[in-house]
Amino acid sequence: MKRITIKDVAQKAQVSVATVSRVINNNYPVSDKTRHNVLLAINELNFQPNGIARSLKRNFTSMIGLVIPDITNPYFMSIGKGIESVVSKRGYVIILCNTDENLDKEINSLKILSEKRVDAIILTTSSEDNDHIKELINKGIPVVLVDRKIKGFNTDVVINDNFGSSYLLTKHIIQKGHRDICIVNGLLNVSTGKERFEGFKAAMEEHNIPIKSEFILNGNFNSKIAYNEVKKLLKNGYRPTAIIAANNLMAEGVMLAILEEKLSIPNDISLVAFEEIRNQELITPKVTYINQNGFLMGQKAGELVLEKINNNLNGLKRHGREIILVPDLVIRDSVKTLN
Amino acid sequence: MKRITIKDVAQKAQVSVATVSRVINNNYPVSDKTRHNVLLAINELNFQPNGIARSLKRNFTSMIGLVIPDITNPYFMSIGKGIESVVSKRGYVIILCNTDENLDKEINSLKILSEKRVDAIILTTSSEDNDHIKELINKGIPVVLVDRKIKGFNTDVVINDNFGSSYLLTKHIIQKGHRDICIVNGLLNVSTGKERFEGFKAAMEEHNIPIKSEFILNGNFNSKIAYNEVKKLLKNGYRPTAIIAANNLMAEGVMLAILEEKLSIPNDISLVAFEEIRNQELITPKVTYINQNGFLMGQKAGELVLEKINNNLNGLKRHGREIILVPDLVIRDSVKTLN
DNA sequence: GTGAAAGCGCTAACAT
DNA sequence: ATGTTAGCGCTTTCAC
Repeated sequence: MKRITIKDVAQKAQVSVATVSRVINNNYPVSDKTRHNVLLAINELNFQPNGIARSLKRNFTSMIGLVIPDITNPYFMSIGKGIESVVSKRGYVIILCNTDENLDKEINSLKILSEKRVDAIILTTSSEDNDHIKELINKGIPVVLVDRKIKGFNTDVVINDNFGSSYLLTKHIIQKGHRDICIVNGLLNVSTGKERFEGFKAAMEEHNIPIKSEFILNGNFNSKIAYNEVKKLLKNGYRPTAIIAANNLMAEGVMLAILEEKLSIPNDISLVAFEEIRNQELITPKVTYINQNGFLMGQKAGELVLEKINNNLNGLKRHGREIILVPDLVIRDSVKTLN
Repeated sequence: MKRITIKDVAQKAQVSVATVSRVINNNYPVSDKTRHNVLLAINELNFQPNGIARSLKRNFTSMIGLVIPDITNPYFMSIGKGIESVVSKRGYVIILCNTDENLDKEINSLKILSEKRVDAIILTTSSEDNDHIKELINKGIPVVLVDRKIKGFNTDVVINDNFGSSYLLTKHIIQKGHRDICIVNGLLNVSTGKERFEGFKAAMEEHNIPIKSEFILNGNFNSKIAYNEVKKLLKNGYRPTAIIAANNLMAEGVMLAILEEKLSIPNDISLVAFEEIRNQELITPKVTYINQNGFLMGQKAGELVLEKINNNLNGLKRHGREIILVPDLVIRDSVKTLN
């Protein structure tokens, strides 16, 4: 089952391998006649150039590594789709790695991608640690962070304005008259989780509303955990007038907990969230949320990474760029106006 | 930004490149002393073997191509996760390609993967056509079809028993007294869509229930299309007592259409589906469905593909294997008992 | 136990 | 316009 090589084609077409290479790549003059013959041979033999050999010689692979916490999460995969939509047009292909929010897996994936000599890596990191990322950059691999950034660290990054939108979201419910507001936080060691919490605190502070410590819950971006936390809160008799969930999965868990306690949204408790909950259309009430456009974020990351690869080839070094997308607030039916 | 090579290591450790290779691969005797020196040099230089060069020499890449219709669909990505969970343990990495149910994109992806010399390809095809797949196999690339198979064509395949579970599902509602049953089909040119329709017809026939042509709808596995079709049906005054949706996305569309018409599920119309609708827990009523285990399917496909790669390396040719998973019927609250 | 060298399939500089 | 050849970074056979 030996695969056809450029040599076989050369032989069949009675030319040198160099000539075959020239017609494949169409980058040097070849007479029409020989070109024709070579093309004929290629077709007859059903020859396909060996990408591996090409990569070795050319020193690039046309592969981009994508490392994300959960390939089963539609939000992350919409980012992936956005990336693919732009890079595939330039012939790039994506190697996908799943980390399950696990730093060790992340480090391992990065190592493998580096060995595979991908031309660049797009990463949604699960840690605030940056040593493993610095190492990549030292090796000369372009890295773009997406969705989550790392503090005090200069790489290209595409993120949402998490602080701002959290501030906006919190302010929205404050203006509706809420003061007893509970927040279900995500992972506080990743930027999205942290900044959403910060935005919340800023808005509360601005309105001089004290934050009750029992109203600060930790949901780890996980539906089940959020469910349990809120369930416990309600069982203990606490009654916030509103709950903020720092992502869609947790919002789903929170919603379930509230409904199971026979409380009504928004009559008893209002609910707002980051990202749209799944199947929103079929769920009552529709939840007010911060609308994040994963596909767009992916596209931006794709463009950025292509640019970086290009700079890299030309030996250019650009300062890390930060693209901040501003998601909008979608007001639906899950917030009650108090007073 | 030149990367460290085996040569640099050899120089630093004062040995030949062959020796360095030997300690990297740990496959030939090396004295402890030299091994130590080499390891030291590797560490100091932060050397990472060039996977591309390795692949060229060894004639395998440790890459597996995965081609699916929609990387944003959690069902497909749970298959992907299942695959990853088994192949990553053996050092394989996945190149992911999205086809949008488009044959041209599928063909193009396959071509690129073949050029990249992936060790195998796992494919959920969007067509009944098989020429492009045969070509791959002729090139000697192991191919495993997943979720969807192709008729009259002998490759390894991992699928659900779509006919059987559709038959089961249909029978279930027939036994509940339904006779005016409407089916919203998926793509009829892919096996899942076709076989689900066949299973439906078989059950109906067995019970001597005539199928009304106006109750055969085409939803193309697409939520929006299913919504429109059912909406039209209801607007025209038709009233099936039950609707079968051939996948979860279409079930969601159907549900929305029914509810918008101010009809009740299951009081006015019963609804059953393939695959669980998203966020089932928060939706009333909970829909009776056929439970497909994507992760398991992925694992099976992963095991199969590893086996095939192995056979391929050893020049073995095995007959195509067909692994059929039997999904179960999950009974919830969306079917009314008639009479 | 170790080194020299051929060669994987291709590209590109150099020669003609 | 075309051919010859070195070499990308590695593995592995052969020799010592």
